[in-house]
Amino acid sequence: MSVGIRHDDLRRRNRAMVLSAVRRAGQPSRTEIAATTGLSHSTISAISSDLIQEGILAESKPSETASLKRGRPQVGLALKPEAAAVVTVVLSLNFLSLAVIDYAGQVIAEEQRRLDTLTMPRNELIGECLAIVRRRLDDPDLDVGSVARIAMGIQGITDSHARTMLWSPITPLTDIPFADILEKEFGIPATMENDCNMMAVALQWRDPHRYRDNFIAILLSHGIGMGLVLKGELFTGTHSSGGEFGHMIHRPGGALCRCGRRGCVEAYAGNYAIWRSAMKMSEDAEPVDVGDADMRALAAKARETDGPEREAYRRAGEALGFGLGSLFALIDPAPVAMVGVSAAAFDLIEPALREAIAQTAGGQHSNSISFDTEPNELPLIREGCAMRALTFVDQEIFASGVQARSGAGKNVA
Amino acid sequence: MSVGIRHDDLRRRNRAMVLSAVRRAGQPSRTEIAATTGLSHSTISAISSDLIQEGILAESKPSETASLKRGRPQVGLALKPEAAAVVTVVLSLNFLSLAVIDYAGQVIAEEQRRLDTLTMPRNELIGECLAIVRRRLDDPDLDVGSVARIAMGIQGITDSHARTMLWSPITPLTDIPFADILEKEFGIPATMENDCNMMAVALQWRDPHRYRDNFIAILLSHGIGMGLVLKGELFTGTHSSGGEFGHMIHRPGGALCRCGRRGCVEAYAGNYAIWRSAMKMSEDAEPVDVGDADMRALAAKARETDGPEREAYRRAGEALGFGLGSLFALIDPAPVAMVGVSAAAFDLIEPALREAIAQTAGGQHSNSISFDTEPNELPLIREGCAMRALTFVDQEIFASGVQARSGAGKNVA
DNA sequence: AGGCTTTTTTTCGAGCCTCGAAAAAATACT
DNA sequence: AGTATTTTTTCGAGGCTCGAAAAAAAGCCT
Repeated sequence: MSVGIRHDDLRRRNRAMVLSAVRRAGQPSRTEIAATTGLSHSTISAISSDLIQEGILAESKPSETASLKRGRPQVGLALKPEAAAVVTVVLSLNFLSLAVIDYAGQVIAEEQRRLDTLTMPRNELIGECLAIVRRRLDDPDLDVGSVARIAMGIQGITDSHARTMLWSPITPLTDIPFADILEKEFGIPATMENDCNMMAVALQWRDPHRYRDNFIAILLSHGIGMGLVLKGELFTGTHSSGGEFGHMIHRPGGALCRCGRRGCVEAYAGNYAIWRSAMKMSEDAEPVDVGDADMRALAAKARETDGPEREAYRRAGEALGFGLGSLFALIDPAPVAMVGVSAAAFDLIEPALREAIAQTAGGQHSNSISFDTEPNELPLIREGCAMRALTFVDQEIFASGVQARSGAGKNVA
Repeated sequence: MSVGIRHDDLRRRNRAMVLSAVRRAGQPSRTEIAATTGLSHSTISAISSDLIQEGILAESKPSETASLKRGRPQVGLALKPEAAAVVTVVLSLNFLSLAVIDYAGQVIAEEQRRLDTLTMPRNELIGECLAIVRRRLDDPDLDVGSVARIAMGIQGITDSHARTMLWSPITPLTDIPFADILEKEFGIPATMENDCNMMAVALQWRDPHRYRDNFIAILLSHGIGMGLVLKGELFTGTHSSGGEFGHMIHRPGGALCRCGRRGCVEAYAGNYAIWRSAMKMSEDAEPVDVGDADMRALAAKARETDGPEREAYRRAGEALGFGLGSLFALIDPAPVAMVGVSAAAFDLIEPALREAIAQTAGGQHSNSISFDTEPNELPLIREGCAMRALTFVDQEIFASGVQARSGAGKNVA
C-alpha cells in the first residue's frame, strides 16, 4: 500500500520541515528551528546553508530584543521574497480577482474585474480567467519566470484532487477542469480550490492559536458552505471537496433549496431563504438572488422590530444549530468561524442557534462552543489560495533541491 | 509542528512497511515485498534477514503454483505465530468475551461469560474484565510472556485516544479508563476501542477489495452506531470515538431517543424505536430493551402483512436514508455495510432508505450506492480488536528492532 | 546427464544523511 | 582585556539504501 522511505526522501522531508518552520515562525534562528523540528543543530546548519545558497532563504539582521542575552546572538532566517511567486485567481459571483504574491507572502500585484458569470458561455468564462492571468504574466515589471504555482478558488464544489470545478452557484456550467486548463495554457502547475476550504486554510494562518487542529469555517452567504480542518488537516470528501454542510437535511421534505431538493440547511439559512421567510413567501418559492445591501437592511429591520424578519433569522439559527448538532455528533464540537454577509447578522442568529444545538447530542456543552465572525469572505479566500500555493512551492518544489529556478537563481554562482 | 525524520526512524519505518506487507499479503516473497513497498531488493533482503533472525518472520515452503515458472523459486515469508500474542476483550450487553490470538492471527484460546452489565457496580464490572484476562494469563499452557497487547472493545463512546470508555448503553457507569486499568494490572499495553470502529477495521481485513479506502459500517441494533474509514484511515472525532451517526438529527423535536434528546436517527431506526413504532406506542414512550428473537419475529410479521410492523421498518429506512444523505453531503457516497440484528431485516428497510436518500444532495446517484449486510456483529468486533492489536505490535514493537522479547526470542543465539 | 537460461536472493562497495562532540564565532559581563 | 555564555559550523563516525554483480536454485534443451 503506502510506499517505503527511500534514502533520498530523508533530505527532502527534512528540508520541507525547515521551510515549514520558517514560514510558520517568520524569522526563526537555526536554534529555534532545531528545537521545533527535533533535528540536530548540525543538520539544521547544513540544510539552511544549502537553502541560503540556493536563494530560497536569507539571513536577516538579528532581532533587537535578543540583545539582552549574553552569548552569540541568534541570526534569523527568513523566506527570500524573490525566490518565487504565486498567482491566485478567485472567481465568485460576477467577480474575478487576481493577485501575484511573492515567496514571503506579500501581494506584489493585483487586478479585479466584474463580469456576468451567470450568463457567460463556457468559452468566455474560461477566456476571462486565462486573460487576467496572461495580462499579469505579460507585465514587464514582473519576473514571470519565478511564478511557480497558480491557485484558483471558486465558490462551489470541486473534486477532491483540487483540479476541476464540478458545480458552482455562480454559473450554470459544470465540470470545468480549470487546473488542467491553466497548466496547459501557462505551463505552470495549478489547482482549483473550493472557497470554503481556502477560508479555513487562511484562518489557520491568521490565527493559529485559535484555529489550529480542529475547527470549522462556515460561509453564511447566498448559499451555505463549510471548510473543515480536523487534526490539522483540511477535510475533503472522497470524490469532491465535500463538507457540504449546507445540504445536510434539516427537515425532510421541507423548504425548497437552491439545489432543487427539499429541507437542506441552506433552504432555511441561506440569504435567499432568510429573505423568502422574512417576506412571508412560500417555502416553495424559487430562490432569488439578494444583494448584500438588501441583506444588511433586512438585518437592521430585524434588530429594530420583532417581526417576520427577526423570525426569519431565528429560523436560520435553528437550522444552523441542528445542522451543527448533527455535524458535532460526527466529529465532536470544535470552534466555529462564521464568514460572509450574514455573519454580520450573527447576533440575530446566535440565540436560536444555541438553543437548537443544546437540543442535540453533539451540543451537550453548547455554551463552551465558541463562535467568531468575519463578514468579508473574499480576502480570506485569496489568502487561503496564496498560502496553499506557497506551501506547495515549499513542499513540492524547494524541498526537492536540484531544480532549475530562473528567477532568483540567476545570481547564484 | 510535526517532527523531522531522524536517521534511525528510517529503518524503523521500513521494517514496519515490510511487516505490514507480509500481514496483508500472507506469504509474499521478498521480490513481491520489494514491489509493493518500492524499496530495493537489497534493502528487503537485509530487513527480512533481520526479522527472521529476531524470530518475527519465518520462511515458508515455496508455493506449489510457482513451480510452473523457470528460475529460482520464490520463497514465501510468513509471520511467525509464536513471535507474540494479543488478547481481545469484547464487552457488550450482558456479555463478556475474550480471545487470545497468535501473531499470525489465529485464535488460540477463548472464553465467554454472561453477566448483568446493566446493574453491576463499577468495581464488579471492572473486576470481571480483569478476572477473565487473569484466568487466561494464568493458564500454564499459554506463553504469557509473549502477550504484547490487549485490545478491549465496547459498545459505546470511547475517547479519541482509545483509552477510556466515556459512555455506554450497556451500563449506567461512565468514564472508566479501561486501558489504564488493564495496563496497570497486567503491565501490558492496552487500548479501549469503540465497537463500530472495530467492525470497520475487521471489514477492511475481511474484504479489502470492497472495503479499502472509503466505506461505512453501520450497526443496526438496539442503538445505531457507525464506523467510518476515509482515505484508508479510521475516522474518529476530535475528542471521542466520534461518528455518532445514530445521533444526527433526523427530525428536530421528534421522537424520544435513548440519549434523552429528540429526533435522533436512532429514535426512528434503533430496535427499540422500530418496536415502539410497530406497537403503535407514542414517540414519547420510554425506550425499552427488545430481544433479538422478538426483533426477528417482528421482521417476519412485517414481511407477512402490510401492517404497522412494516410501516415501522419503513420509517426506520427513511430515517437512515436521510441520515446517510446528510452524511454523504459531508463525505461523498461510499459503500455501506449494515451490521447487526436488524441488518437481517434490511430487505424491509432498503426501499424507504433508497427513496429517502434519493431526495438528498448526497444521494444523487442512490442506485450506485451499494449495501452489504452482516447480521452478526460480535465476531467482527473481535476480529477488529485482534487486527488493531496485531498491527500495533507490528508497527510499534517489532518495527523498532532491539526489544527484549521473552517468547520466541529465547531460541535466538 | 550436463550445460544453458531464467528468476530470486545475497553480497559488496559507493554515496548520502544525521548525529554528537568539539571547535569557532560573536556577544555581554566583570 | 579577559572570561563566560550562547549560537553556529566543522568533522569524523555510524547507518541506511541503492545499484551492480555474484551466487543460488530451479526448469529447459540437446
